[in-house]
Amino acid sequence: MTTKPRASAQKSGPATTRAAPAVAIAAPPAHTPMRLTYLVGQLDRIVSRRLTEALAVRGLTLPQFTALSVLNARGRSSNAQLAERSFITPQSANEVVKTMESNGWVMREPDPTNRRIVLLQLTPSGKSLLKRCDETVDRVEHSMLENMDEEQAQALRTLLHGCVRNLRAT
Amino acid sequence: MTTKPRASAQKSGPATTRAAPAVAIAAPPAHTPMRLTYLVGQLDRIVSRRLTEALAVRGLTLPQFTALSVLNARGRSSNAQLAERSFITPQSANEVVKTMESNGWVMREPDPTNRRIVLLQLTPSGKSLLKRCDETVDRVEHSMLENMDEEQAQALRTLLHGCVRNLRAT
DNA sequence: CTGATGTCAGTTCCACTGATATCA
DNA sequence: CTGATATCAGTGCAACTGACATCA
Repeated sequence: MTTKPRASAQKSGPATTRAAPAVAIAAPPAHTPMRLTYLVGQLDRIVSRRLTEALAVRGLTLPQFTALSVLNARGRSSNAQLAERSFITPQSANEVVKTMESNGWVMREPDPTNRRIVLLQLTPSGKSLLKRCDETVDRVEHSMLENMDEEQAQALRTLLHGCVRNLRAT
Repeated sequence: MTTKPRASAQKSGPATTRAAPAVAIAAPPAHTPMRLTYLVGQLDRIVSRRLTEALAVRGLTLPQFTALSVLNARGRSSNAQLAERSFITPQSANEVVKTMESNGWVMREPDPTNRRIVLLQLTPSGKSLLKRCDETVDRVEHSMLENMDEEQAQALRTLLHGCVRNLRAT
């Protein structure tokens, strides 16, 4: 179940096998420039599929990997903080954390200053898992940036970050 | 139902209301540069939410809008083509098309050269709906590009397109 | 027969909303 | 009391896989 057929025929070869358009009718040159929102959506769809496949080999889901990354980058966090930083509801975050805890990847410990808050942090096991996954994800990211230089990658990072900030604010 | 609370408290104010970290503990400066794949995912999450909200007012879903856009840009297409261009399975595409047809937004007509193929195209009603939605989506896209010039927007478009091509090929 | 297409059916995943209890 | 937090519970949507019939 590591490889998913996706888009197009089930038992047939890869989607791109479609040699000819089958119907070579009046297809507008499609010079519509393509919306940015459309491109973002398409890219995310492909990236998500790739990451999901790659991470499945390591035994975790994409949301779990995201949570691990956030916890590693931001250090001990409450569930509410994790949720906010992952752009999901606290309920969804909690759901993800539950299974990660039972897998021994994260620890919960009560906040010393506020008994209502439970702080989450990676276990050594979680950290080493994340390390291995990072390498896997690096490969996907690297193939995404094929034939782009570091400057372009940085520009893309900056632009995306700018878009996120604009929409968060509004 | 036009505005969704999302991330953080349910009955409380906006998420950003969190004045202080509540727990001002050792939070690493988070100088981890942020993965591009992470940024893509986050941006898509926000964009999707915005578009879903905006389109709901017009009575359609984001997948439906995507299908309308693709059909408009590429002209008459088979369901298989629509699926491939939307990066979803033919089954998923068909599901979307079904409701769009019953709403009178798209027409099905048999391919004259191949009885097995059903060509899809927008109805006048579908076209005018798309037109109205495009304006709505333009506003979201515009706010996303706040304080970016046309050159930057074009650069982003090019970079995203490059990423998609790299991942499609691989 | 093979391969592509359309479509009915069931399933799964992931995020959502609702509601409740605890604590500062 | 208000507001933030955690978490149990149920819901919904949009993707998926499986299966099958039709046609070039």
